[in-house]
Amino acid sequence: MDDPETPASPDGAGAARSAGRPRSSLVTETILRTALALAQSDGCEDLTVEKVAEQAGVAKTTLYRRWPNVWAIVLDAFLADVLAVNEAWMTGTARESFTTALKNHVRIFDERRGPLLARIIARGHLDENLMEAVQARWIQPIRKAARSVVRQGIASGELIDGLDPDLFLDMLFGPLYHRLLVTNNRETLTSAHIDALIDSVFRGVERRPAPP
Amino acid sequence: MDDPETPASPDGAGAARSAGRPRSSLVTETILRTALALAQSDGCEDLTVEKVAEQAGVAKTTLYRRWPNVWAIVLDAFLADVLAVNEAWMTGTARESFTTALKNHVRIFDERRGPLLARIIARGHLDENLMEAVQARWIQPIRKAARSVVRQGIASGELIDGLDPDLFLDMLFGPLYHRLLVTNNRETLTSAHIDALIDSVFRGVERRPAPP
DNA sequence: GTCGGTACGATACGGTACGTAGCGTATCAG
DNA sequence: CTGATACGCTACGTACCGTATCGTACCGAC
Repeated sequence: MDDPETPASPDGAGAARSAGRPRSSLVTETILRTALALAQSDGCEDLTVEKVAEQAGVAKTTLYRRWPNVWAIVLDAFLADVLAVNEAWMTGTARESFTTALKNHVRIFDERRGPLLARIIARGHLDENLMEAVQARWIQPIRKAARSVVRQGIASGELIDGLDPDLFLDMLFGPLYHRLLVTNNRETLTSAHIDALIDSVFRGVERRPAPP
Repeated sequence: MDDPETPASPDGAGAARSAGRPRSSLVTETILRTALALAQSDGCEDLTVEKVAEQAGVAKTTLYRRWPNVWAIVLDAFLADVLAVNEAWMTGTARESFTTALKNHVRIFDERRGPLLARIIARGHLDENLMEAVQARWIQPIRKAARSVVRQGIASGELIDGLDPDLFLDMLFGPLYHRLLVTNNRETLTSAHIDALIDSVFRGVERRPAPP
């Protein structure tokens, strides 16, 4: 359980500086940069620890000291690259906030990052630990913030009472991930598409003025 | 392209009986049954051709004669098991049809088949050929039928004009696959959940009686 | 400066699954 | 019977896994 060798964080940063030679942050960054580049290039399905090590000019053992496998590396690299894209979307009404959030996701689902995120989630379904990390560091943080936006929208009267926040979020994000993961036509996602989606979804859950 | 060795169909059925010893349909069925059982049990992530061969009591080469890899086998086995579940759902109005279709999907996403479908789609994102097969034999056939239901609903006045069928289908199926693949909480899908989803979605796209 | 402790590079290892090939036997059509 | 194919069996080279070991490099403590 609490194995002292668990490579939870690639750098020793955060913990009290342990004795001995510290890990080189230069090496860490090189590995992350290389892993991201390889994961986004083609032939990425059979990405391997040894390829990353060779391409980064680093010993394979050095990778295993920091991460348990390649996809843990790729997840770190992906999140570092993408988290900034989805900042500060909770602005104004629920409708405005989710319009921003979904358009951020369209940018995240571009031809470089979209297929990579799809492969990361796909790998998650074959690797329990990776799935947990994806949930904890990508999916659930967004959902948690989004739920509070929904509750606020209900409280303010923008959204109807009795709306199930989780169902509502599925109706917003589901159609996006559906194209990324299921129908596999991510490239059809556009800003105009988001506007139409928001219109249709909100038409079903927005409070309507009481008939006179 | 037209490689005569392409193992498109496990049995020689359909083509004119080629000379030589015919493939044993008993062997084919045994392989499919074994593959489905192994793929639905745990430890299925590292399912392998050799395990299926051993468990089925069949030579590894026999599998490679019929399929290019394990997941092609699993897809065949899965579809044979599941296609019957989603028959005859196009009945009556669009609302009725999609209520049936989505509830069928809840049954398909049960604890046996749901995780397997998730893994098949996940593998598809790591294997182009598998993804094409999944699209051609599972996703797109349903979508094609569903689009015609939407168009009929628009024509009959049940659904508003200008509704984008693809967007609408994403709003219906997206939330389901979202729980299966993204939030990874397939077990929360229930019949009541579908009713609420249908209500919310249709509330946004159903034609409303013109105000007097 | 010395010394324990850790990181790093390099190399080697056993293990597993891949996909293919060769062989002998079994089963079909003509 | 002959030709053709399926099937089981065995063996092979390749790739990557994850681990271990060794010598060197860099750190803090004394």
